Amino acid sequence: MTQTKEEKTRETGDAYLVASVERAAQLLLIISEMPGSGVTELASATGMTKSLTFRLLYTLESQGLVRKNAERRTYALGYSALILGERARRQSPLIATAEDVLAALSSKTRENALLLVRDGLSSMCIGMKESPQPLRIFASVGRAGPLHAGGGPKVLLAFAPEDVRETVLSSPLEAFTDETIVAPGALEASLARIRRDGQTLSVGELDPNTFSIAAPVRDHSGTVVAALSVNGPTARLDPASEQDFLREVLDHAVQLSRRLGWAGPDAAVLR
Amino acid sequence: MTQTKEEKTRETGDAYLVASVERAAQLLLIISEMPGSGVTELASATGMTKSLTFRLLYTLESQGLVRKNAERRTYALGYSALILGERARRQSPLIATAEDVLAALSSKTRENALLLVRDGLSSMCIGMKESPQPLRIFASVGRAGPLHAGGGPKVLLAFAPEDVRETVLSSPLEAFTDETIVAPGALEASLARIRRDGQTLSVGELDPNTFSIAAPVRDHSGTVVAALSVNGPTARLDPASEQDFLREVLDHAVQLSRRLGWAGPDAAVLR
DNA sequence: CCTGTTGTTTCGTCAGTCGAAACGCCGTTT
DNA sequence: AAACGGCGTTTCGACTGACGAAACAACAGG
Repeated sequence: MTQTKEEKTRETGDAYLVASVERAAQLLLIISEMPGSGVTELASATGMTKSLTFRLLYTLESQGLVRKNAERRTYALGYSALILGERARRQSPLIATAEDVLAALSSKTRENALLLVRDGLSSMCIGMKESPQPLRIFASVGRAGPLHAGGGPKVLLAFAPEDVRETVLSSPLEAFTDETIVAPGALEASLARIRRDGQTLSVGELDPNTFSIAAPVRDHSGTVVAALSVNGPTARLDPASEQDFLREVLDHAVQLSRRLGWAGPDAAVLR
Repeated sequence: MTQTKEEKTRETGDAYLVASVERAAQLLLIISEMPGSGVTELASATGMTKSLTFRLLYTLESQGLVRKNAERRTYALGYSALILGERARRQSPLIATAEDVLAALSSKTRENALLLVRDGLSSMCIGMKESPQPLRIFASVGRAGPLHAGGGPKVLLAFAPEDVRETVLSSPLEAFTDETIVAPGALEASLARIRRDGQTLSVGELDPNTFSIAAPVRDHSGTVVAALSVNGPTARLDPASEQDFLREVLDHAVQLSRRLGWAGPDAAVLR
C-alpha cells in the first residue's frame, strides 16, 4: 500500500522483469488458490487495484487461462491452464516417468507416495499418489515447504549444491515441531548421514505424529534431481513396516533413477 | 512485421486487454507446443522481437511458469505450470469426475475415450483415456477442433446456444474429408437427429477411416456441458461392436451427468 | 426505497515497455 | 588462428499504452 518507492526500486532494479506480466502470473496463482472469488476479493488478495485486477482478469480470460462464471461474477482457472499442466507433465521426463513409480510405491506401502524437487530454497511436491487408507496425511501437488525438515526435503538438501546448503544452514531454522532440527550442527550431521546411507527416516519433524521415509532420485548424470518419499501416521510405523518401507522406497527410487538413465550401483550393492 | 496499424487498432479496439500479458500468455502456449526452443526460435514463432521475447521469458521464469535449461539455453514449461494444471483439474467438477468415467469407458470399449467441451466456436479435448490397443487414433488434451465435424463436436454444436449454431451454420464449413458435412441444411438435419436420439455415430468426418460415437453430458441444471465420446479405426466397427459402443457411451454419459447432479430421465427411458 | 457492495467504465498522466542496435560469447569454417 | 555467423544478453531513448483514481452502473438485502 505505501511501499511504492520500495516496489519500484525492486522492480526496476531486479532487471528485465515486465511488471504487468509478473502481476498477471501472481494473480493467476492466487486464483488457483482461491477459485470462485470476484474482482474485489482478488484485488485485495493480491494488493492490486480493482481496475488493474479487472484488466488482468479480462486479458487472462481472453487467453483461456481463467474462466469467468458469468452470472455469479466469479473467476476460476480456465482450460488453457489445464492444457499447460498437461503439457508440462509430458515435457518433464521426471514427472512422466514418476507416475508409475508413485502408483507402485503407494500400492505396495499403502501410504502416501510423494515426489519432491528443490525450487530455490524450498521443497516442492510435483507428484503424488495418495494412500488408499482413510487415515492419511494431507498433501497436494504444488505445495511448497522448507528444506530442513522432513525426509524428502532433507534428502534434497543433503544433495543440493554447496551454496544452497550453506545458505540454509546459516539462516534461522524454523521449528515446526519439537522434533524439528534447529541446530545447524545437528542438521549438518543429519545430512551427512543421509549422504552416507542414501536414504532417511524422519519422524515428526514437519508435523507431529507423522513419519517420512525418503531416498534420492538421480538422472543420467548421477545428479540428484528429486526425492521419492513415503509418509504416513507414526501409528502405522512399527519395526516390521519400517524395514519394509525403507526397502521399498529405496527400491523404487533406484528404479526411477534407472528409468531416467542412471547407470549407478547395481542391485547387489543395495539391499 | 508491417501490420503495425492493424495490430494497434485491434488491440486498443478490443478493449481492456493488457498487451504484455496477452503476449506473455501466447508465448507460454507456444512454449508448451515447442519445448526446448531458444529465444530466437520462440521470437520468430510468436512474431515478437528478440528483446521482448527475452524479457517475457525472463519474467515467466521468475514466476516458475517456464524453466530455463541453463547450459543448453533452452526453455520449457516450469513447475508452476504443472501446479496450475493440477489445480485447474481439481477446480472443475466436470474434469475431476470425468476421469473415472473415461477410464471405465475406455476399458469397456478398448478404444479411446474423450471428453470434449465447446470453447467459443471450437471444440476442445479436456480429458482423455487412450485405447489399450496399439492401433489407435492419436489425440491429446488441449487439442482444439471444429464444431461441425466429428461425433463429439456435433453433439456440442447440437446443444449449443442458438447464436453459436447460427454462426457456425452461416459460415463456410471446412471439408476435412469427403464425408464432412458441408451443406448447412444437411448439418442442421444431422444436429436435429442428434437432439432427438441423444447420441450420434459419425464416420470419417474428421479423419478418413475413423469413427466417433458421442453423447451429451449434462450438469445439475440439465445444460449440456460436454460431450463424451469414443473413437477408433473404422476397421474395428462391425455391427455388433457398434451396438456395444452406442450403449456404453450413452450409459457412461448418463452416469457422468448423474454424478454432476443431473436428475433427468431414469434408466428405463434409455436403453 | 435506500444503502452498501460489486463489477465496469472513463480519463489524463507518467512510468514502464518496447524496438533497434550494439555487444560478447560461443562453435564452426576457412 | 583468424574470420565468421548465430545465439543470448544488454543498453538506450522515445513513445505509448498501462496505470490509479474516481465516477458510474447494477444489483442484493434490509
